Amino acid sequence: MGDKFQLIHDVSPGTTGWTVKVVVAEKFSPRVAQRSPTKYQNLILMDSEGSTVQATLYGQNITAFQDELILGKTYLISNALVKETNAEYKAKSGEIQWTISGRTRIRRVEENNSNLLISTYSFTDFEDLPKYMDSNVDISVIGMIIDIKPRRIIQTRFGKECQVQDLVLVNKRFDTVLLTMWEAFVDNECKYICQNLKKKTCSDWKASQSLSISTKADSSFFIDGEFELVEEFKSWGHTNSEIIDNMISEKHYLTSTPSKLFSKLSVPTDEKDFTEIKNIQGLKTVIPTVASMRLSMDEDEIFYVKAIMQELSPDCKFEILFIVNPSQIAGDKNKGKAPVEHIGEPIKFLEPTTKRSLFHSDTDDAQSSKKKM
DNA sequence: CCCCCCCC
Repeated sequence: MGDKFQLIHDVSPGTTGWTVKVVVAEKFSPRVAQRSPTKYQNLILMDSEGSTVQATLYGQNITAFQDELILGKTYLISNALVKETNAEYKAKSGEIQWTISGRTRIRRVEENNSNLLISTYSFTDFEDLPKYMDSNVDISVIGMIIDIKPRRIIQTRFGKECQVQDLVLVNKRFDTVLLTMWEAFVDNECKYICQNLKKKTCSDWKASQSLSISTKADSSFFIDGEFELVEEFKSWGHTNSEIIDNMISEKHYLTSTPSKLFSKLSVPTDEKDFTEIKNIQGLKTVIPTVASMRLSMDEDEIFYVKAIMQELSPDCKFEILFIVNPSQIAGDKNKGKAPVEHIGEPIKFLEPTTKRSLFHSDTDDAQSSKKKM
């Protein structure tokens, strides 16, 4: 972002002739005010130094500007109404707020500032999540979505019905955490994520190398061939459809790096370390634990496995977490269904260490009956 | 001109 423009801090109430180059860092859904019929929408704008300001759109301007202020895109803005924030809300909204109206001049700049956006996030490790249980601290996490559960309706303690949908996130260290989307997030973000997972994975399959799976007489299970290790997933920090879309189009969504280490994989049958599972071809195999990688097979299936590096051996053990069938995902017949078919053991989640469970497993019922909701 | 909560 250049510097011939002003920065957010340079603009105060009464400042004239200013232009600030900003990225739309956050875009909240439009809402109706609690005590009036006023419709409003808040945005967070960020300048080249990472400073932010809250900008608000009211009434008709919300729809008028909806295509002009896109999350993650860069704009030159001038002539917004600049005001001091109501003392009551300063803590939340900052000292200064901008109101964007028909008089505001907005020009789109073709610049990619997603790295700037991302650099301003501070991500909490999955393993540190228990520290924030039952607190109202806002935290950010980063992970790759590896599974989307079917949406479901739950009843709250007060009898209210809510739709929720769980996503499984995996981080770089292959820890998983369950992220539950509530209500509007199911209709908006989840739906969008589903669509883009489809898009993304479909193009991946074409690029993927082939693998073959075979069983030997001694019933060792072999996965043989080239594959890619999901090593680096750069950032998207925001559960917002537009930014996710941006990231995907910039190939930040999932970067795979071929790994020489694992040009050939084998899964020895050592009963005590494994659980027996059946894959969708009916082949029985056994599965271990630890780090995860994504294996692409052929046009028909993608195996998601967990791998364990073994000391003193070039071979890796694998757990097949689930198998994705692209043709099912690509077709419309599975609309609304989870895109991933689980086989064998479900993914194991980190055990909660304190207070209420952020994590889920099939066996945490004792835990959840105690938690206060 | 708004205050973004909460909830299996």
